[in-house]
Amino acid sequence: MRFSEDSVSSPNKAEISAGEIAPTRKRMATAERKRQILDSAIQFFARNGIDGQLRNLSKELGITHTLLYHYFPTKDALIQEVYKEVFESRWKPEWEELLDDESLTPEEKLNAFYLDYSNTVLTYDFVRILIFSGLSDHSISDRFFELLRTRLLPRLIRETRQYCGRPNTSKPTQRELEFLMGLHGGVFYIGMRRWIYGQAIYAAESPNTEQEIIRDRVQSYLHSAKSLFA
Amino acid sequence: MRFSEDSVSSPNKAEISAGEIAPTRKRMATAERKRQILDSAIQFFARNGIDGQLRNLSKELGITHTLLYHYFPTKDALIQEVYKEVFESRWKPEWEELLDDESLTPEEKLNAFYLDYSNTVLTYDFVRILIFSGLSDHSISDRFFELLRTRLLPRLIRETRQYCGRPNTSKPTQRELEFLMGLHGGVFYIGMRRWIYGQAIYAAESPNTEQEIIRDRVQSYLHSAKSLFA
DNA sequence: ACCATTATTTAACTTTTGGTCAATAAGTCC
DNA sequence: GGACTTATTGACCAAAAGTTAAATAATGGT
Repeated sequence: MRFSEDSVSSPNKAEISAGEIAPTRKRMATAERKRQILDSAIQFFARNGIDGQLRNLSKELGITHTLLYHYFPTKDALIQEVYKEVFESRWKPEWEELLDDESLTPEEKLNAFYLDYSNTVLTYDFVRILIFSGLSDHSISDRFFELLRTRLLPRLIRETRQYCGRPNTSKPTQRELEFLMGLHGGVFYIGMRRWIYGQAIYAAESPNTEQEIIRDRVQSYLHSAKSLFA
Repeated sequence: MRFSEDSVSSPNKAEISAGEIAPTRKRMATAERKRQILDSAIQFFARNGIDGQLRNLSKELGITHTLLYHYFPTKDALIQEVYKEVFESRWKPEWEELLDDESLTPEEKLNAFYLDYSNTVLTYDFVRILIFSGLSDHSISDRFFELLRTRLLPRLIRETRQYCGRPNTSKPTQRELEFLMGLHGGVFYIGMRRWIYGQAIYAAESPNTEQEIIRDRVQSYLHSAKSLFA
C-alpha cells in the first residue's frame, strides 16, 4: 500500500530501490496533471496503439488507472484529445508563409519546406499515430490531409509550375498532383521505414544524411517535372 | 437455436428473412473449411487489425467461434498463417527473372516490374496487413523486407546503374539505395493513401491511370538518377 | 491549527474475449 | 438402416480491461 509494487516504470525508482518510504500520493494541480497525462498518453498510444490498456498507461505515470477518469470521461475521449494534440497542434502556419515568400526561388522553397516538414512529421509519435488513426477511424487523419490538400498542395504545385516556367492559371491536374504525391510519399516513407518497420538504415550515421536524402528527392522531383510537363 | 439470430452477416440471409427453417449445421471437409476460414481471416484481420475478435470473424463465416479452434490451436497460430499466406505466398520469383532478363532495357524492366509489383502489393489485404504487422510485431514484416533487400534492391540498383551508363562493380551506396527508396516509397504510398487513409482520389476514373502514374515515377527516377549520379 | 476542497486511491462491477470440454449431429461406410 | 467418425455446437471458465462509487488524504485558505 505504501510501496507501489506493481509499478513497472514508476518515476519513484530511487526511493523504492533505496528501500525507503516511498512518497505517498502526490497531489498535482489539475492543469499540470492533465498535461502530464496527455503527454504520456501520446507516447503510450503511439507505442502500443489505441488498444493500449489504460492500466499500463497509468503505471508509466505512477498513478492508478482510475485517476485517468478524473481527467477524461472515457478512454475514447482521451484518445480524441491525443489525436487533436498530435495533429492540429503540430501544423505550422509558417509552412504556408514560406511557400508564399516571394524572395525565394521555387527550389529554395521546396527544399526548405520539406526539410522542416519532415522534421515535424517524421517523428515517432506523429507517424505512428497518424497510421493508427488511419487504420481505425479515418475521420481523424482526414482532417490532416484536408489541411494538406487545401493549404499545401496548391502552393507546391504552383512552385513546381513556376520552376518549369509554366503559368499557374488552371487548377492542378490529376497528373501533376499525383506526381507531387510521389515526392510526398517518398518522404513520408522515410518515417514509415523508421517508425513502423523499425529499419534503422542510416540512423545516427551522419547527422545530415536525412537532409541530403530529402534534398536529392526534391531535386529529382523538380528536375524531372521540368521534362515531364514540357 | 435454429435461427442464427446473432449472426450479423450470415451467409444464410435468404432463409432467415423468409422465415423458413434455417439450415442446420453444414459439415464441410476439413481442407475446404480451413481454406474458407483462412480466406475470411485474411480479409477480417486486414479490416480490423490483429485485435479483431474471433467471435466476429466466426460470425462472418456463419460458424461458432469455437469451431476455429478445431482448425487452429490458438488465435496467434491463425494470425501466423494469415501472415504467411499474405506475405510469403504472394512473392513472385518472376520479378527476379524479369529484372535479370537480358533482352530488356533497364527502362523496360523497371516499368514492367513496378507495374506488376504494385498490382500484387497495392491491395487492401497486403497493405493493411503489412502495416498491422509492422506496427506490432516486426518479425513478420521484416521477412518481407529481407526478401526485398536481398532479391530486388540489388537488381534495381544494377539496372539503374546500367541506365546511367555506370559500371556495376561496387556494392550499392547509401545514397543510391535511398534514392531508390524514394521511388519505392512513392509507389507504396499509393496503397497507403488508398487503403489506410481511404482516399479514393482517382479510383475508378480511368482504368490505366495508376499505370500512368507509376510510369511517370519510374521515368522520373531514372531520368534524375542520370543527372544525380553523373 | 483547522476546515473545506478535490486529487488520488481502493474495491468492486461489467463486459469482453481467448480458450476448454463434453454433448450433438452430419456424412460415410458397411 | 445402423454404426462410426469427426465437424460443429453450447455451456462454461478465467483473465483482461473499461468504468463506477465510495473512501482517503494532500493542499490551500482562513
